[in-house]
Amino acid sequence: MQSFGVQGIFDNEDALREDYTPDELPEREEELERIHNALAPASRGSTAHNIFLYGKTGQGKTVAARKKTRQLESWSAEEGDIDISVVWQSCNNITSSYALATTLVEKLAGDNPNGHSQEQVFAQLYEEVEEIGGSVIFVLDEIDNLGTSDDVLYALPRARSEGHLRDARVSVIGISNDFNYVSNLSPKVKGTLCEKEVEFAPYKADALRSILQRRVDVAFEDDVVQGGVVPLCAALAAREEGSARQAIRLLYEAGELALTATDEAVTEDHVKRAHDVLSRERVVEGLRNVTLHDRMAITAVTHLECTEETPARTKHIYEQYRTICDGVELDPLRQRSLRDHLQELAMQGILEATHRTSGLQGGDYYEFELNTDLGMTVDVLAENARLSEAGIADSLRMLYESR
DNA sequence: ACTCCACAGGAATTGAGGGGTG
DNA sequence: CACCCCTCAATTCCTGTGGAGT
Repeated sequence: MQSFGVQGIFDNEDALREDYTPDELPEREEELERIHNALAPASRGSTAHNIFLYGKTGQGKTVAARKKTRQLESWSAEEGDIDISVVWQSCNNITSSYALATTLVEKLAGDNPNGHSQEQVFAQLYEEVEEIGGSVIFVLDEIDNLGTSDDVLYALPRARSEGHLRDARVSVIGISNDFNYVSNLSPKVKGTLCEKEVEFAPYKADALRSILQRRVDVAFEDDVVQGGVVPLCAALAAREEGSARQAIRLLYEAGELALTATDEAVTEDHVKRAHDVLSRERVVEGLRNVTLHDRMAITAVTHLECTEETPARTKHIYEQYRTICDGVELDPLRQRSLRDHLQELAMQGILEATHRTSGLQGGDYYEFELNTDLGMTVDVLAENARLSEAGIADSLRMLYESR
């Protein structure tokens, strides 16, 4: 019988959770200072510079921005003379300027003006900003979700100079995971938003080690984490994305494995197993969060993979996709659309696309193959009711086993 | 040298679906 | 109710590419 409340590994595991904000960020001193300097004008009663923060996930961008804006806000609250407010908005699930504007209005005013023209929504946004007064700093996290719809990024920083605001001063901190995001912006937006840019380069293994070590000190009981664990977590994470988030998740998972096994220490072996668990989870998540047609496309590629016909050209995959759609009585998409889906899946890392030129027919073309573990993929696809009812899941498994 | 193939990917259009107004 | 604003996926149509076959 398992019981709750067993201890022995963790002291304070909150320090390993996603929402934990560390007090110190010594690996990002330089970046923090640049953010500090860019925000400084606000503390002198002027307008803070717009800042653009970019770098891959888990590089401390959000933490750095949060730390600096909080510091500024509390300074302003103590000082009393200078009025500074920070509006924090994650752009997760917000894919257009219009949607961002309505969300911001909803946040500030309480009701969502969706359905009104963009002009009216912007006007209402200006009103709300004027209402707050002083320096208003918008922090837009995951700003790359907006794509090329960047009207609001143009309008917001200019609101004052265009005469929409009298007293309030607006600045924008944009945070992006995507290096290429800026290059797709219109030049006028680029100029304003990227007044100051701060790049967060991927952490190196030694930086990850010291980050992890600090978490270990807080999160785990003394001496339960064996010597090789932190370096291994750091090395594994550095080899992939250099993401601190990933490294910490790895450490956490290793700790939980040790705990459930009622082992007394966290070992390198736990880390290796944690790594397997997490990469499996990534596949499962990746496959779950796709549309029906995406799943059929993946099924088609998986089928070809089982019969060792990959990497396969678009046409080949399309034929397979159509027979699968027939099997589950689903109207297949046109080839043009499926192509976009395949590209999208490759972007997500589920498929691997290879661009080639000069094939049998000349011109350029892509070849696709599965980028995930085949057996794992067959398993996850089999969970799909539609595919298993049509018997496709079974035949896939048979193909896989008889390779 | 020229056309052709089979693909990539851009542009415009459509239609469904989210919401609104007077 | 008719009509408007905005978004998104899918489709249709189109142009570009570059070796193979003639």
